[in-house]
Amino acid sequence: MAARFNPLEADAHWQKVWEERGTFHASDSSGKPKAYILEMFPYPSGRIHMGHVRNYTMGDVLARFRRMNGFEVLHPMGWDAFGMPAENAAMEKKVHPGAWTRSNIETMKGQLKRIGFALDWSREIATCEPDYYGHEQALFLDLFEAGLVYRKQSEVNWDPVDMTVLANEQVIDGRGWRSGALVERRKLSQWFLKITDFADELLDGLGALDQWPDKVRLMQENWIGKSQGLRFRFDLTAPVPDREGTPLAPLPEREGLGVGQPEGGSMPASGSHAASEGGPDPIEGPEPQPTPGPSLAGRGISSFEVFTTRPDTIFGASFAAIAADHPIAQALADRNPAAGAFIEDCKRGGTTAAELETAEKKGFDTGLRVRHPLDSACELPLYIANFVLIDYGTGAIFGCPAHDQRDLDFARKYGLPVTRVVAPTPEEAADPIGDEAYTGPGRLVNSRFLDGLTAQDGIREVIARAEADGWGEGTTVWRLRDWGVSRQRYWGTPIPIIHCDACGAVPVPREQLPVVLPEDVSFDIPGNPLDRHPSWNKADCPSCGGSARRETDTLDTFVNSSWYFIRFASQPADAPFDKAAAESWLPVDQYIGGVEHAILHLLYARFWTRALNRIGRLGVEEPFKGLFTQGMVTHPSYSRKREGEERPIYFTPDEIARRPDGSAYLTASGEDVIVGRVEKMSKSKRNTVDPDEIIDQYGADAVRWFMLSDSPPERDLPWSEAGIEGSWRFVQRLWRLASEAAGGSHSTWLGGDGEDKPLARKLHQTVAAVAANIEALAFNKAVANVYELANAIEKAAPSPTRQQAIESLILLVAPMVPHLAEAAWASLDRDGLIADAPWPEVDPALLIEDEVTIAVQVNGKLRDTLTAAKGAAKDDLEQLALASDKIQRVLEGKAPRKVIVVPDRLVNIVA
RNA sequence: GCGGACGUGGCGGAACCGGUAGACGCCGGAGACUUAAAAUCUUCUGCCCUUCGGGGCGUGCGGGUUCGAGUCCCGCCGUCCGCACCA
Repeated sequence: MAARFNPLEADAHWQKVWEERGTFHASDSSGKPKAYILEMFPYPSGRIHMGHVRNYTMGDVLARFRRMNGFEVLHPMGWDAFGMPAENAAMEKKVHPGAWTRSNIETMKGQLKRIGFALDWSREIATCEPDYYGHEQALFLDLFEAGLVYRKQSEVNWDPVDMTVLANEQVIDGRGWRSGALVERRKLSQWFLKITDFADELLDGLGALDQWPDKVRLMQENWIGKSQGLRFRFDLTAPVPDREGTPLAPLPEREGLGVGQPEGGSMPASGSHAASEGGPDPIEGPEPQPTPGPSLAGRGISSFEVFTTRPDTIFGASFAAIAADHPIAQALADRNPAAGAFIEDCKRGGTTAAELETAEKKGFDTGLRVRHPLDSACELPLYIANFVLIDYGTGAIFGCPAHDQRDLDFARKYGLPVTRVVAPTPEEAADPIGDEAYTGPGRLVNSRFLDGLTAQDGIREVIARAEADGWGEGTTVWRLRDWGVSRQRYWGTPIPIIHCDACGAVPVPREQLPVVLPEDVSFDIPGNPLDRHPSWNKADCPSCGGSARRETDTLDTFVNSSWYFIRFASQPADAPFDKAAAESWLPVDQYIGGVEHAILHLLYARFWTRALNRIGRLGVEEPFKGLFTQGMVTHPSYSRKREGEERPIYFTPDEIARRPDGSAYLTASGEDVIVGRVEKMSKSKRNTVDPDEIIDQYGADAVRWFMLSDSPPERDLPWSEAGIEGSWRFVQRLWRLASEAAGGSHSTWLGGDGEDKPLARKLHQTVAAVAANIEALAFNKAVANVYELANAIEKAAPSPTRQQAIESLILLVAPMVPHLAEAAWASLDRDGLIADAPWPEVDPALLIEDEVTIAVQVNGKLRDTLTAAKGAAKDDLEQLALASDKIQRVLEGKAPRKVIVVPDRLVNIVA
């Protein structure tokens, strides 16, 4: 056995052995209990980074550990291969997005293989290939047929220079991130998935996900945002003339805003269904929403609806307010320039965090009045207000200044009355409201028939009365919006729809799937190349056979990642998945990835799974039984900022040398640089460390070990040269221990005789502790356990126990440093691969110590320790403690007033 | 603003259910081996005082509960994350 472990040889050798033997191929039919371990698949951006290494190492340890414990493990890998960076690369580097993506995949796959992950590469998926996205199109049509897909007008951020839609993150200070052009709001007809139909079950389902971090569950809960309350109608004292000759402004939400026409007070809202380009669109929104015809136009609006979670405070109302985009506001703008100007002003307001923080509450008094629903003699002024959101509830509110801070700020500014209607105690019923709205508990006051009720009872009472009298109803409002999946992009899954002037939007017939992206596209001109493709976008209407246009929007990349875990579990050629095969693996037992996906990806995947379940395609409700969100790999950044330079220049770690005092300078010039804070590795800060270079230098096992060491996996891991050096040293230490146990040095242990009981205890305790810690994903603790055992073995005298301990130690580290473990296993002349070896058994008898150290305290302060047999009687411990010289000295002859004995732990003498 | 997490040596962190705070690793000191260096091994390493027996202090700050608090309760301070005018 070589004196030093040589990872360059060993890594490649064992990786080849695993591959040749198909060691990590998951069998659907082995009969063993199944475990599905999954890490979030990477976007093929170019190269693997340390964050990937950390993420996949954690999953790998768990996967290998489960295998050793007798599970049939599915541990697959693939590529989230559609997305904008490929198009950006196409524009910048003049390469086809497909070529760029596929070449990145090749590179990254090679990198992953060098780290020795126990992956079943036979199930590899790339979402950009037709054999994946074709099935996605089929699933889209399934949802379409089930009525879970619809089309509606929606606002997007439009970059007029790049002629493309921008995500919110790509709009910086109102300008496109790439072009710098002022972004416009445009309405486009787009496809939506009815995730709001699942809002209730997505919320309820969170309760059963007890192996998810509370943080993520809470974030999803807030995102779904369920609010219960009262939706009710305000009647205007005089109707507002409607916008002339035109339908009311299209509404962003499928639920109308409850704007009433004069004769039909309860008529549904005006529609958002401006027919899509050219012809009738047979695909209705969830609620058919008739557009007011010419006959209705001009007759005016006589009422509107508001939503409140606090109907109990209704007698505290002192004004009503509507959003700037509300139909009434729009109608007023037509005839009142001041109103129009105010609305424009509202729209100009920034949307950044800082601006909202300081944004002043502003309103425009429309001069209109609404009748209080419970007191027709009471009239309230109607404002257009900048803090009312058109997207939430009904886009209109009633203002109760005494018990809502925003309303209070608003009322103070415009001199509106502030009436307390909730008081913590009866004595405080007449107390005036200061600068802070009262939102605490109490009973209702100044509220006529509600007086004396709690808020809860008041809410119930007002809703009951509204429903009985027909002016409102109890309702639930969600923050969650339907999922808009249309992207005006090339590099995505084509939406399998054909638009026909005569028949509307018609699904592509199943036998014509996949709708394959054309390869002959160019990115020389801005805009979506599918739109200007000479032939691809033309098709025959599947319904009438006439000439028609293919949908040129593609699906949001989050659709790709919403079902890839199902395709991993089962991948027939002719269907997205086989139901029974998929169900045999799902749900994923442990899913590991970054917390940045806590909301969107995980919510969409949950929705998609539930949608498939509802339509009978899959008998699984939740895709991920266990979820773990790991921390980032961080590193200090180094920068220099000279006088007059606008932004700092960053340097890579290898351009830098550190001084003992922690300061840093450029190796080349000696110039001082600023040591930045330890933060996420990123290209822009140039504080990345390339895994390949590290593996070249230290081998895969040292990198893996470092990824698991020290930092708890959910926290950030600071990369350090010293850390990887330490891991390298430990790998070599393990190798030396293994060498001692290997054939060549048998004499070392044969010289000893008898059993080393303390070492045996330590061994069995460690086996149990490492297993428990891996199980809990507490890898840093498992690593510490291993160190302790290694220390104990090194100190122990030669004995058969020591030999046994070394062999077990190799098994314990096999999931973490698999190459070294295989090499050591082979040198021990053991049959087969350690990857297939069982986890060492634990003798429960050896987990218990027979002697314990007892702390002896006087008045809670540690004064002595003593050794006693485990389970010693309380009286004996007390006698032993009092017999101690040290204790007697501290007591100075005083008699103890009281003695507390905790068996096997401590004795505390109260003097 | 709302919600959440966290705060322990020079550093990463450990500490079961309230019971010896600082496991394990890193950095650092001293020593061994070596012509020398690297590697390796031994050993020390929370802070302060010490007559080297030991003593005092110590888990962000201030209180409290308890025989006993890093852990529980109340009030502050700070850092980080998420959401953000959500009626």
